[in-house]
Amino acid sequence: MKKTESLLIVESPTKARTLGKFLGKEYKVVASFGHVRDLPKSKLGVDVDKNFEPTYIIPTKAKKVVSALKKDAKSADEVILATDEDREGESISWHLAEALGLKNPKRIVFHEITKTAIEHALKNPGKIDMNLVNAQQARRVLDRIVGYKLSPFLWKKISKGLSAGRVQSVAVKLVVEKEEEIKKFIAVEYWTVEATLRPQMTNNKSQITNEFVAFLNKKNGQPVDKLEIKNQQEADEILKHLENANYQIEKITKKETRKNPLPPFTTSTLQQAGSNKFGYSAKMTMSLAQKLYEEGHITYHRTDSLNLSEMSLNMAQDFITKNFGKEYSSGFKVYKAGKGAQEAHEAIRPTHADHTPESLKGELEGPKLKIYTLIWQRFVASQMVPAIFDSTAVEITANNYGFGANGQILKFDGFLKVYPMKFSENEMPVLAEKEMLDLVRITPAQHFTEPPARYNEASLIKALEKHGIGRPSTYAPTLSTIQDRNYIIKNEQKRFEPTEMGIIVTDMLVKNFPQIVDIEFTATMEKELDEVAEGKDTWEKTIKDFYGPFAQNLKEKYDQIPKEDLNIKTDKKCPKCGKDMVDKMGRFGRFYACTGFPECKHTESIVKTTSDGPAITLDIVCPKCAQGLPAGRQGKMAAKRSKRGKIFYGCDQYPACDMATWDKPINEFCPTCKSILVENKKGQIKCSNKECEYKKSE
DNA sequence: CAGTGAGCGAGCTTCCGCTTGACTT
Repeated sequence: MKKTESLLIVESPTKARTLGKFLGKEYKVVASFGHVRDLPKSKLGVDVDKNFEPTYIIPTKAKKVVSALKKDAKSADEVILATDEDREGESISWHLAEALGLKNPKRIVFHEITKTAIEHALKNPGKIDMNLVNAQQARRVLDRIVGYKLSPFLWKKISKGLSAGRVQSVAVKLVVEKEEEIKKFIAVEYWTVEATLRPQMTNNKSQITNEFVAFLNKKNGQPVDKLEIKNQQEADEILKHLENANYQIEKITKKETRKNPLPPFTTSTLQQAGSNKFGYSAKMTMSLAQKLYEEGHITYHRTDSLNLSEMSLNMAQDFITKNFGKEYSSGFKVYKAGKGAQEAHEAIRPTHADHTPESLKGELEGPKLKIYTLIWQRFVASQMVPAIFDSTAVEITANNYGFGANGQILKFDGFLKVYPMKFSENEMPVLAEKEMLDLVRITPAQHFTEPPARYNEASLIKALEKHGIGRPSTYAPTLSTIQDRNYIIKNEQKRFEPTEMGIIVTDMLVKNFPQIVDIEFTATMEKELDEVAEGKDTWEKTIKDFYGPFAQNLKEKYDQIPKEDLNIKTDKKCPKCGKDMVDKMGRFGRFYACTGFPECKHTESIVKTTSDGPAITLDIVCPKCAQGLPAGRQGKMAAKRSKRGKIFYGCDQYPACDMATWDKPINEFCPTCKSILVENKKGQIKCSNKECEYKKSE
């Protein structure tokens, strides 16, 4: 038999290395490093008058890869394209075929990297599916048109350098809308009544441990609404009827309740867990996962799939049975991703179940081990049985009122053995129906309804994914983009607030291009792309149907909408030349500028005392000013944001005074060197003077 | 650690999704 060499191309170099190990010498496996061709960056690259014909170029970054691939292809007898089995993967194969001038490339797909899966795929090669490629072209062209037509509109009508797009504009809109909800929110007062009870006639000394708490939940046989008791008077009125009432157990319901483990991670849920558990940004979590992937500890980390290979299911079952016992294994538990998932990969899981986090302690350091632990625990737990609780619900009557008490005891830990999860255990005393109870005390409690919480990285990604907006590879970059554009900022609690610019741009888009920023726009687009992928519609027609009305509307808005005036008049006078000062919008927020510009370049920073301003003044006199200036001219310390968005503390008289520190100053001074004390991120209070070692013990 | 803006009217800004290093902060 003739010895032939085949060139197999995949996207990721790590995957190429792994595959290389499975395949014989007659195969050379290489990576394309993602897409090798794209629309040009500097212009639209879509001829709207010529049936939306796209112009594809090889970006400078991809030139080296492409020429290397060309060389490899030339010396191989056949080229096999083995990119991911989804829209983008198919498109990458097509672009490879075009860029490398491949006449008759083989196209194969496989879902798991095992010898049998690969061998099976190699025996059953297919062709590039042009319907799928066309669906990708439609997606690409639509995104390009939206982004490259709307962004210039914003430059003209608001300010240069702005951007808009199908994904980022909706992400910003979510943050803006949340802020509106919070602004509109009015807290409502309500009260609850809780009774501490215990069984009568218990003579043993541990009577106190028989106490339990029940909450008022019924009145005249009707359930009590959460907001029904509006104030203290109403609560007191109820209390009057209850202080001397007879408390009797009406009903006891005992049952087993189960808590199921969560499915293994996808990109989105891993990013959410990284953010919620460790406060890592999506970017940080992804770079740690990238390293874990490259080092062979985990499967591919950009995925929307919950699939688990048979090999991994066996591996999990073996591990669980061996380490915890057969009763902990759930057998092969399969999870299904929500609709819209493209499922070209497996879920994110450890490559070896028996590589426990404990066993990798020497190899993986801090943050990487933390992320690995999350992935390992979640995967192993997903193949374990539910935790079982014995729960007891007790209904109590007292005059016309009803109370409820619940107890739950862990009966079998199940998956909780590896997956730490908060749950409360609350033991109820031994009780019987119709039993009379003693009232130990009855207390009313005041509450207020809470405003909706601002998004953090986790909840924003969750919201985007829920609506199918964005992909595993773009969640983290999208969050970076909309912060870089200064549309939203992270506050000190790491939650997103819209900036003035974010609000202005969102307003402009919502009023004039509602379709584009509609939360359902992507879902509608996906449906149409599916039609293209199934060959029921052409990609050109799909784009045309969108483009016609869009272009018409855009043209009208260019004429109708005036340029936004971002300047605000003030009655301040320039201290240098006496001319009027104006409040302007700059790249980093608002500032005061002299109208005499460019002759007079005087500016002043705007110091606001609320959190929505660029700076928050603390009631602390600047220690540097205090040393050299008379009391009237001393600045105060203010919280500010650096160019990179990090919060620091500086004198509000900057640039006249350049006092600045990363740690938050407090109004106390060092007993040894008299410098101001600061509180660092860990909550420790220490001296701001680097040469001074003073630390306040806490 | 801390800056921004105007207009000569040049040349540029901008999208989403697939992949990693090679750059400098």
